[in-house]
Amino acid sequence: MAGTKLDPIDRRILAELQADGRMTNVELARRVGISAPPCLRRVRTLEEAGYIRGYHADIDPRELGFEVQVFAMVRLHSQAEVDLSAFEQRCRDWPLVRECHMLNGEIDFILKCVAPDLSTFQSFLTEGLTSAANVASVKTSLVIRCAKDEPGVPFDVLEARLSRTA
Amino acid sequence: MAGTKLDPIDRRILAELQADGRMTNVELARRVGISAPPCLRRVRTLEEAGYIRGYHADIDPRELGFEVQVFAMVRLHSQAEVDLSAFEQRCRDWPLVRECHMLNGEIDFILKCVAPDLSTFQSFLTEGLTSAANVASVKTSLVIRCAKDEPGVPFDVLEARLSRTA
DNA sequence: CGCAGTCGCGAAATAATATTGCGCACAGGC
DNA sequence: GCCTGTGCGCAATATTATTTCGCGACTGCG
Repeated sequence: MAGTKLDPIDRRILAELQADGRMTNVELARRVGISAPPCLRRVRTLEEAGYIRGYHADIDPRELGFEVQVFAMVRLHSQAEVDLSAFEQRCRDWPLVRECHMLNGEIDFILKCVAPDLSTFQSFLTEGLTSAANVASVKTSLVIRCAKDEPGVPFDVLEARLSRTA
Repeated sequence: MAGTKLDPIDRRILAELQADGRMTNVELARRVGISAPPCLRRVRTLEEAGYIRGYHADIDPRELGFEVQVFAMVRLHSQAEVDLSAFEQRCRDWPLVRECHMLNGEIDFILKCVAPDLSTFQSFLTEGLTSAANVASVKTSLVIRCAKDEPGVPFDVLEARLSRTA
């Protein structure tokens, strides 16, 4: 099973850093029950192994004047790999698009977008997204409110699975 | 306009910490062009003012054995506030649900879910989500791949807007 | 068994960073 | 022009990060 290469301390470290990425190494070491040097070594190893992709401050878009958040469901004409990649690259170039996930089923892509106001988003939608090559249809839904926004992985589920196997 | 209470240095700090939340204060101060003590004071102020909600390690779910990521589009029978809130609370209690956004339009909620494998997700879908009170329909789409996953806010867009106004 | 190799820990020392206290400079109001 | 509030930088101190080193536990093999 995946995640088995990690021992319980490693998983604990990941869980703690997911919850608070700016925790000092001393505090982290205290929480996971080892001393600081091996704790730091483990963190570095986890970073280099790709378990930790990075650290980010969680900034509220609305506080910064990005009042509008939108999910856009996109359908393309062609699903040839070359065309999929081209669309993905265009999404990477649009700053208002924060996430771009390719899906199975009817919808080819779902995009999470932000914008300062509705008219900015409308401009992007009409002049950018909808008019982009290969785009067949775009359905958008405004986010009214966000009830939950947890990062990453539910470590409690992971631990439960592992203890069941062990 | 929102975000106006922040001066260019504050916005720069937010941008840097969004990109790398574990940057040392010394390095951050160097990048934004002030000395360390006032830089730290600004960070603390931004945290307390709610511009920074927290810091999180960005952990790859797949590396930890969460192979399945799903977007679930949920429609409810009743959109009365009490029923919306009840559904949101249920989402908060489901660890596999990482995000829950209320939308306008046909779909009432979109959920971002993770699971170790498809059967775990199916169980959650049938026994949890679909059979929950007030849920009218659930459409799910598996994430094939993720082309972009940027956190938070596009600061370049923000700066462009502010310079246009100024 | 017993022995060598490997691995990870922790203590101690050192380097770097965070944090506090204080004095100075600038801007706006009177 | 003076006074006050705001925010800076410098210097000192506390805390943390990082390296180095040696020890003990486990494992695989003779």
